[in-house]
Formats: sequence, structure tokens, C-alpha cells
Amino acid sequence: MATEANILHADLDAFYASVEQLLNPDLRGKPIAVGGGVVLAASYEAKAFGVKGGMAGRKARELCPHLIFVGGNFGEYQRLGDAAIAVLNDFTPLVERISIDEAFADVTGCTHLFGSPIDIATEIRRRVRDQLGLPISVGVARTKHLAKIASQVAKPDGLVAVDPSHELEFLHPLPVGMMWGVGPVTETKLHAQAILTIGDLAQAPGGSLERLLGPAAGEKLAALAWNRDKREIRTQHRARSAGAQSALGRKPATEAVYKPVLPHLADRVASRLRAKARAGRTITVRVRFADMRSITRSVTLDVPIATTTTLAEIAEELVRSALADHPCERVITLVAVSVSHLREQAAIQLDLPLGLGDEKNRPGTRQGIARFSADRAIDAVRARFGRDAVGYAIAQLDRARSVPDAFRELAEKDLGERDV
DNA sequence: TCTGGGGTCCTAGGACCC
DNA sequence: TCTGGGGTCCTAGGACCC
Repeated sequence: MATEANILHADLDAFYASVEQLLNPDLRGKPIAVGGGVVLAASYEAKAFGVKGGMAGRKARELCPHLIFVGGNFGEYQRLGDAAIAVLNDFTPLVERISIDEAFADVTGCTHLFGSPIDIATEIRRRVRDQLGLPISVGVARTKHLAKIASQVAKPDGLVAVDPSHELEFLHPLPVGMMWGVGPVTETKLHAQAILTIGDLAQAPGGSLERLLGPAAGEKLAALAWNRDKREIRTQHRARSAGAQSALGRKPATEAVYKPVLPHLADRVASRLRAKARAGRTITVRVRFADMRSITRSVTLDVPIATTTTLAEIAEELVRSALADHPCERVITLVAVSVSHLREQAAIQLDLPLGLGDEKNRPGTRQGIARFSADRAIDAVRARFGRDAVGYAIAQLDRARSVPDAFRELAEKDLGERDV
């Protein structure tokens, strides 16, 4: 076990909001929120009123009447997020990016070049501030979990290093809600057992956490509470699923509503899979109702697929069946499509699937070949002229209302390293 | 008449096989 | 014929993270 604190966790502060304040000086020092119906990010001035990411826009305005909503400069978020990560990469290749604005780095191998981990963290913060104009907080510790907690403690715009000989003194007084893996539901359950701090959790009798939270979660939290975090920095990730969803507002639960949306979602998912030479066997759809409850239906095929039309047809059948099971639900607010059980599939082998017992989709049939050719043609046109050059006519009608594609792309995780 | 969009992992029950 | 255990896969739902 390493005895040095060599793991850094760097996290840009209130990232989207900070970018907006950087781009527009009039917004500096003011409570702002990026988003509209939902707050995607809130400035620290807005957070002081209780505004948080993920909150409904209406509630945010109630909490903070002078809140300024700003539209998203999504391209700038991507550019500046990438630039901040590039600063970390100047020190070490062992960087694990968690999201657009957050990454771990293992500096074990580069201290002889750049000084102590604290020196490196200080320099990273200085460069991001000077070169990009953005505040970034950094935690330094011996493990990933502790480094992440340290960066949260450091916010806003700070640096916290946890001395390896005083880890539990740092960790145990903190509230359980700060632990990675404790969300609102788990926090409520723990509070009900008078477990308020991470120290309380560490002291919980053996087996009690497992009974309360299930075997996996109980064991994991107990390990983290004693700072037994074995996870290493992983520079490569392989996605296990790919999906797309669309919020609809409140719409009748009818085919006329969901049928036009599904080709659009299928197109987004399948084209991303094809671009990474991947395909998947399990197709899952989700339908959300007016009260935010949602149901899923899935099917696992014998053969992985990455074909837009076939995915859309299967998704439609699944949504139809899901709604048939809930005839009393008259309003839907969201549909989602995702593909999992992914596997490598070189483009030339992108076979057409069997659909749901559908003979005409078999590989080698005339329709199968036609679908394969249609996807290849669309992919080729987009490669040359951009994503908007060609699309599904019905799907494009839906664009006016939906979230910008630029935002969707921000949220996408890379499916893998390989390009076709 | 505004609660987004992209993911990961876990659990429980049932089917099926050995 | 009755009875049992273990493993794997699939489905549906849920919690959590950014």
C-alpha cells in the first residue's frame, strides 16, 4: 500500500456557471443558473440561496427571485473542460477523466520532475486560473475516495491535502452524505439509524449496514468509511451501454406521440455505436409518467445490432408493450432507448438482426442489405458534411423543442478508443 | 406550461441447466 | 420418484453519479 498522498482530484468549480461569468463580465458576482426547466449549474452566488444543479427551474426562481438564467455556450464548456484536463496531462499521463469538469491524476511517477504532489496541485490551480480564467479545486490524498472528498472540502477555489498519518481524523467528522455512493435515499436511511457522520458509519455494528443497504452497498460503504479504497487510476474506459432519451413535456400516451420520437433516438444511439464499431444485444426502453415514475421493458437478442431502423422497430414494439401493461396511464413525459451487452463488431460484419422474430431482417435478405446500405450511406454523408446534413425526416420535426445536440454531446461518455 | 441527458452498478425473482 | 443445491442468464426496478 502506498504511504504517500499521490492521488489528485481536480474539480472545476460551478463549471458551466463559471464559464458563463468568464464569457460575460456582467454576470460576475451575480446569482446565475445555466439551463431553464432544469438547473444544469448554479454560480456560488446562486448556491448561497440554496439553488443546486438538477433542481427544477421554477423552484430555483422561488428560492432566488433575482436568479439570472443564461443559455448554454456548450461548445465553450467542451473546449475549456478539455483545456483544463490538458493541464493535468502536462504533468502525468495517468489521468482518469470522470466528466467534463473533473478528473483524477496519479502523480507518483512525476514528483521528481515537478516537486511534491502539493506543489503540483498548486501549479495546476495556478495554470487553470491564469491560462483559462477558471477556478478549480484540488484534493490531494492517498486514495481516490479521500482525494475526491478533499476537493469537495476545498471548494470553492481551494486546495486540501490529507496527511496519510491523519486520514481518519479528517474523514470521520464529515457528514455521511459526502461519501461517494451515499445519495438522498441512503442518507435518509442512515440518519434514521442515527448515523450522521462517516465516523458513525465506521462504528456501525458488523452486518448492520449490509442489512440496511444490501450486501454490496453495506460492504462498500464500510470499506470507504475506514478508508480502505483499493481503486486505481484507470485511463481507459469501455462503455457498457449507450442510450438516448427525450423529455416530451406532458403528452398523451399514444402511438402518435412516441412513434415519431423513436427513430430519432434510435438514430442517435445506433450511429454512435457504428462510429465505434460496436453493437449490442439488449435493447431497453423506458417510459416515464406524469408523476415521474417510470417503467422499463427490455429484450435480449441472439445477435448484437447497430442498425438504426431495426433498433427503432424493436423500441417501438417495447414501448407499445410497456404502455399496454399500464392502460390507466394517460400521460407520458419521457421516452428513452438504450443498448447494452455491447461487443466489438467491425463495420464489415455489422449484421442485421432478427428483430423480434422478424424474418425479413435476417442478414443477407434484401431488406437486411438495404438497411445496412442505408446506414452506411448516412454515416458517410455525415462524416463529410456533418451530423445535420442528413437525418430522419420525422425525427427532425422534434428538434425545435428538444435540448440542443451540443448539450447531448457534452453528456456523452466516450464509447471507447477505437474508431472505424 | 417546463423535472435534462448521459451513464454505472445492484437486487430480486424466475427460467433453465447440471 | 422425490428432493436439493449451485450457477448463469434474463427482466424489471431502483439508487447513484456527473
